[in-house]
Amino acid sequence: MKRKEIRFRCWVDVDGERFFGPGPAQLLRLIEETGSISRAAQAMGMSYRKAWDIVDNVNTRGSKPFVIAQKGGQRGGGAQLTETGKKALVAYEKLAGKIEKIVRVEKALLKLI
Amino acid sequence: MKRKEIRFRCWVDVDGERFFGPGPAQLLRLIEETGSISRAAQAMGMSYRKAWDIVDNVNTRGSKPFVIAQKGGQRGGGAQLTETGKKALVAYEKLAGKIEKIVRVEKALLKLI
DNA sequence: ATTCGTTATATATAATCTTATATAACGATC
DNA sequence: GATCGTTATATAAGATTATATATAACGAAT
Repeated sequence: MKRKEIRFRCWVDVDGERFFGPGPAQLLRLIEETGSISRAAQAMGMSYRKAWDIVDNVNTRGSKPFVIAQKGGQRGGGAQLTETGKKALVAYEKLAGKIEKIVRVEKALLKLI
Repeated sequence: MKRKEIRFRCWVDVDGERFFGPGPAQLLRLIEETGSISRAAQAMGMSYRKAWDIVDNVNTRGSKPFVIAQKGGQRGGGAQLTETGKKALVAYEKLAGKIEKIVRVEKALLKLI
């Protein structure tokens, strides 16, 4: 028997270009947990370069930054979420949860496959 | 003022790999309208190769084919949807419509961006 | 048998995205 | 001022995905 599964993804476009989605959400969650962009990137198997790009994106293309990063200091620096970043993360996860509920109960489509 | 928009995508995985999503759905819709894979591909600016791959996928990896294609004949051949294909297309569009409703009323996330 | 437009298939090229690698800047602590 | 680990940035390499191109097979109609 084949394993059939409905999946979804939701994200926010700003001026027609990707701004925030599942990748950035997971990254932000890990930044909150680890206190650093590089550790967050490592934790999700993502290159630091890409992680930094994501952070730069959410910091510069929205109305308020989502992450504040410090460089230097004994421990090299670190990063944490702003209040806006925390709220956006929660709002995103809430929306994804709502869609998840819809998808879970869908049976008609899977029956045909 | 920046244009902010929530977007989404839903699809079906079979054995962990993409089986049916928005691309195949649009292609099937156009095959139904045009009666041909190549015309459908052209109509959505997709290469015939990719379109054929999609058709081959939904025909071989599900339990029943979605498209029947004929080659040869005076008009070269053509393609049309099977009953299963038609039903799957409708079911997919219905699901997408439900998610669309959820996304439309979401305001909390956009306010933060 | 010739013509026709499509399906079916293989190969090569182009474009895009991701990681890999390297290096400079930073600033608190010692 | 030397050390430390991180941020910040540029460039190269690799992987992935798409299109482009070409060609054979097909079968009804003439």
